[in-house]
Amino acid sequence: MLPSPLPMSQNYKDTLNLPKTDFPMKAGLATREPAMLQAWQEAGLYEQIQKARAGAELFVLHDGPPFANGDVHMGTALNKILKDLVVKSKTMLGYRAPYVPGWDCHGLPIEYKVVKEARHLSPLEVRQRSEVFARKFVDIQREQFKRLGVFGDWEHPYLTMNPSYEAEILRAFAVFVERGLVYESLKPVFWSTGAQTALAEAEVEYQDRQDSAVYVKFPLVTGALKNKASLVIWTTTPWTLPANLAIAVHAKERYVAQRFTRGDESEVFVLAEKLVPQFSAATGFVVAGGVDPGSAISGPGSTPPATTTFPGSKLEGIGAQHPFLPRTAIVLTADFVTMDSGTGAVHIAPGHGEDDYSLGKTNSLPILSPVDDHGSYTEDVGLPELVGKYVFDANPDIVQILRDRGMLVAEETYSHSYPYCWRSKTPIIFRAVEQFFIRIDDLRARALDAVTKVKWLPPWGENRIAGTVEARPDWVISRQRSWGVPLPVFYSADNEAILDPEWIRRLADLVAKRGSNIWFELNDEKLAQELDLPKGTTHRNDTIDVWIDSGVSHQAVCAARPELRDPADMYLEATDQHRGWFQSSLLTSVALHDRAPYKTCVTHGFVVDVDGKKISKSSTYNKPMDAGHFVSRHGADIVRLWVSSVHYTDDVPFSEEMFTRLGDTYRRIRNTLRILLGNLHDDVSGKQETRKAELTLVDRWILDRLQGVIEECRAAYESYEFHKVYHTLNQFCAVDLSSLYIDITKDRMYCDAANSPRRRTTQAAMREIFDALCRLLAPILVFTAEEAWSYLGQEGSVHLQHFPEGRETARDILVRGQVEELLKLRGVIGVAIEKARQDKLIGNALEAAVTLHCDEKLAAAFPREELEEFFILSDLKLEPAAEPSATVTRTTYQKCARCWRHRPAVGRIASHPDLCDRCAEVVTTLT
RNA sequence: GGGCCUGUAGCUCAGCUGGUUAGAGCAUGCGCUUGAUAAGCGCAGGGUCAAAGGUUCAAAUCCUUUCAGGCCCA
Repeated sequence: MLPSPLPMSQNYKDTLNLPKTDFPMKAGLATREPAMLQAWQEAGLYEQIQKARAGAELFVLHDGPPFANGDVHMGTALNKILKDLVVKSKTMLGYRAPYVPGWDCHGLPIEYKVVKEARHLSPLEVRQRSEVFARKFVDIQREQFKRLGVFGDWEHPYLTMNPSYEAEILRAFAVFVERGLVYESLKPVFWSTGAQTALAEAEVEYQDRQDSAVYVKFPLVTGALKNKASLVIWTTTPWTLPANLAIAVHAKERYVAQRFTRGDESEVFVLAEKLVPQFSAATGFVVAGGVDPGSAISGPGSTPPATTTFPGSKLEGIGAQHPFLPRTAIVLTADFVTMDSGTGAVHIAPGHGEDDYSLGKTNSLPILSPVDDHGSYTEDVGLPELVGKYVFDANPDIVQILRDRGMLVAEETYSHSYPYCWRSKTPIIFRAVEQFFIRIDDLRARALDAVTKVKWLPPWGENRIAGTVEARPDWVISRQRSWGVPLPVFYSADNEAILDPEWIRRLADLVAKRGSNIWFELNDEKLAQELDLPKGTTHRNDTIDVWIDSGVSHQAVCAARPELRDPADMYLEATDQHRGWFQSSLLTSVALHDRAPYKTCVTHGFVVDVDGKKISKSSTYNKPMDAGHFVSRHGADIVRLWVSSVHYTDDVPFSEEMFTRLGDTYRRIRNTLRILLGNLHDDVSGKQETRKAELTLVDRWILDRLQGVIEECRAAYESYEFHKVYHTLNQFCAVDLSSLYIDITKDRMYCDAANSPRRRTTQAAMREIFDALCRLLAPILVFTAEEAWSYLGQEGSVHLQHFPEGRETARDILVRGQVEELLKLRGVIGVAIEKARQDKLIGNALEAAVTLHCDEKLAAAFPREELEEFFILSDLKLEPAAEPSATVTRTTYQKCARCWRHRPAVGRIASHPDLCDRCAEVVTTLT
């Protein structure tokens, strides 16, 4: 070989068609994305998209409003991005898919924060500050959602505190009233006697406290043990005994009727078997030995079984004499009775406890709560000497009364943590106050029926919501809070509650005009004037449960906005919303329209860490996880890629490692787009050369594969299985394109004459692939797809486009099968070459001479040149054989200085002795 | 404690109505390339399908129990 003045490779490098593109390898998402957002905003992209789909079939995904409180964390981001994937993919499938985001603005969490900052605010002041607070976080979250690449009508979101929205809540309420669904009843709530107000759980703090705990006798007055034994209860709140109406036992636990003695005393007590030792220790009463002969329990008329113990269920329905009031308590069974403390017989005062209340309710007991706002006994207490006494001061009196009447088994001092009002620092009581309810029994059957007409994704969602609807008690809709929509109940001059649909509608009209603050601003007289109500009509400051707020959004948003529709096509929320928004929306919609407000209901899981543990409980992620943190670190497209990659109906795993992996995947996809662009740099119009040239094997194969990919992705998008899109596209980029198609066609792309038909048809294929890839990726990699799209000189945004359609004519089952076979042989060759490499026989695979033993028919189906190209080899020989195998030696051909393949022609061409025939020809034409 | 759900390689996912040695991508290791180069290509290792019972000729796949985890109740 002759020495050359310049390095040869340098010479020929300039004659190659190397890939060329400005599309950067490095994404720089953190800086590029905001610029793109800016451009979209200026171009009014969301409006453009809506316009472009003006006549198309409508698809409404109705946004469940997040609470306007705090920053967007990964869970919120997951939800919002999933919604955006739905909206964007529906848009690209050809639907008009408007997205109106919303926020839930009322409610305790905001009110609580506001009140914590500044105490002693009037309700109106609380409301004003709460509104400021909510608006602030609406703005913060809005920016954070936009930053995630979520498209929507961000300038016109729905806020549950907007006067028009509040008016719709009231109008819906009027219908509930009209249909007889609303009623008033007593219900115990946390009550601060110091602040004379109901408290929410968040406003309760716990302090250690010592109380008198008492063991009290309730002589049995019916059943087999009538007048022979007493049921013994244990309580730490003796002051609630005047409100006692029942005793609860556990149906399945064993109880004993047992004679106990303490000194001279001897009595038969009934209590839980397991708690006898504890009882004896606390009271001094010890088992007298032997069971009282008449103690066995049974129903009337039957023979008592000769057992010493019996299940609690045997006690059910028996009457027990109240220790100091002329009243009989009934024995009931309840699951909440535990064997942790006491006697296994629980004193029940439906007016003074949550469990007591619900047990009383199911057994039709009255709700007795003889305590006023200040925590003093009212006349209903039944003990004249105690009327007006503060309940905590009355404890010793009650104990004394019990002792006087011989009903006190024992008294002890008991230390426990007890709820206190966070504001007045006074101990809290449970006290029944008037509340308003929605009668669920009137809705239940219809709601359950509506559930069956909805498509639930995943399917078990139906089971779950049906379960919660079946089990749920009546809906308490009144709240003794300030930050909410006023509960439109009026009171007559003689303090009678008035629920009048007409009045409520008048109020709604007024609220629509002037906001709901008027309820708090106007005094009774003025409000009555405004609404044209009878003189003397008054109103109070209760508000409506915020679940009603968001629960009527189908009415206040979907039905109200012209671009939307009620029922919506889809609701999509986390699984906790089966009990939350899915249910509240369902119930209000059934009340209003007798149908569900959604056609499809999709749920996703919660974000959990690597161990599948809740993030907040995890050791690795004990800090709150702002989405912003990951957006600024990795870019929104990576966060979106994360959302698309996981199976969201389960709990969604999240870890630092995943984001690193995702970054790798992202780079692979990005580089694939980049090399395609690089290979298309001289394919300016895509039309300048004939496309009639025969497509080669790999082209036909990759186009066939592309059709498959298109169909898989379309189907996956249609069924909301985004992780299938992710895996399909990832696989396509990494395997089919990068390691096969692009690698195989590298030689022709770089070394063929620029306008060789073979190269041009490859470019046509690549253009088609690139185009399809951008579109299919667009819903997920919103920014990257747009960026890539712009590099091909396409008109408009990729987000205005449709998904590619599968081309039937590009299908090629024959080639698909052939390539499958060839890929198996490729594997055989790969192993052989790897071995040759390890034996230092060759370095580069192009230095190999491969003899492939394989099926004759397959070999005969293709020209050898095409097989050499497919396997990316310089020198291939074929030998027939039943079992495929390959042997490798070093090729005897010389290396072409231009294409680096070792070819027989190298050295034989006089004008270009260092080139192969193909390269010589190309170089000749160039000069 | 109850209802609903989940548990396949280090990570994310495939494995249809039970049927040969459980798959993919990424990551890891070892090479090749330096004309996609803070890139690309090849090869290799890696799973007792959470655990234990059971049904069956045959189970990751069906049943039971246990364990771990999640949501909602209590």
